[in-house]
Amino acid sequence: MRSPEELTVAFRAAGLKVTPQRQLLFRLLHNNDTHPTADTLFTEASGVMPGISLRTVYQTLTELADMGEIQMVDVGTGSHRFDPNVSGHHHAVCDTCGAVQDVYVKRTPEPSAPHGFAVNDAHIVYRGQCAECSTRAA
Amino acid sequence: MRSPEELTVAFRAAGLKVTPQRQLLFRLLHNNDTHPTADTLFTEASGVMPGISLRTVYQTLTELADMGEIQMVDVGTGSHRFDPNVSGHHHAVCDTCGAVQDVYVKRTPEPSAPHGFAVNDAHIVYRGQCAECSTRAA
DNA sequence: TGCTAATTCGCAATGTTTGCAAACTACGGA
DNA sequence: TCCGTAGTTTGCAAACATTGCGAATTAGCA
Repeated sequence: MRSPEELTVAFRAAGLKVTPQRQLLFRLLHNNDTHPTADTLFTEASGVMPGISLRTVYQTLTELADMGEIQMVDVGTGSHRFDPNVSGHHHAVCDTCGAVQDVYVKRTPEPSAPHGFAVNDAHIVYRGQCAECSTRAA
Repeated sequence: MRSPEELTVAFRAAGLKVTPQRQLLFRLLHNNDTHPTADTLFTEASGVMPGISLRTVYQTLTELADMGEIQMVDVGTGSHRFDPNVSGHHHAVCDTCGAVQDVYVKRTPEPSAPHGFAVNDAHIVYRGQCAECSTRAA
């Protein structure tokens, strides 16, 4: 996603207002590779801006996703993860600690079936143990 | 998953009882490649056995999954899909009609990052339009 | 500075899934 | 065949993530 400054311009250009709540979320998401949930962002935001509403967090995340600035990812952990990295990539989920990390693959395989299915997007979810949890368990 | 007859033996061997509700679900799942949700199975089961509880459907599905007879799949459509095909395969989800189909790929790509992540499982979800919806839209 | 459309916020509602307790039943043994 | 009991079923309430709605508030332009 673009920088908070660029998003400010983009929001205004789209007829959307730039509120303190939105600016805070822009900052919390910028260069964030932790794949936070809405609730995680809400908790972080609350630390800085007590009284911010979870509803506002969801609202802003939906807008950012609609604008293509962030990606809403479902890795099967119950709640959505939000990813400011919108380049084509995949994810690895640690079954022990729940952490989600970006994964790049050389080439996404073509599905050999079903015939006639027009693929728009392919997303791979790897499950296992992250480096830290592998080491700790050994 | 195994046949209803084999599951009957397996359940008894595991100290579990074979009830009419369970037998019905065994039959509804056998050779079922529609990737039903719990609610879909509940509706189908209710047509045959009025009064069956959604709770029982969930319970039995959980048991079958624990025994490795079915797979619980999350393709990001809100509710879990249940798949009696437990061989290594992937899924294609139609963004128009929501149908889920099995997909086989020649080789699942190795993740090039993150380093140290121990992969147990890789699941690819393809999104797009199924053959039927592609044709109808054209 | 004022207007007005956009936003925030709290709460209720949605949908999926699970916890719990009481009533019921499959099935191995007498 | 009948019984006892452990395992099941069921309905309901609760947990969890997310969305809808309406009243109060506010950003940003004229």
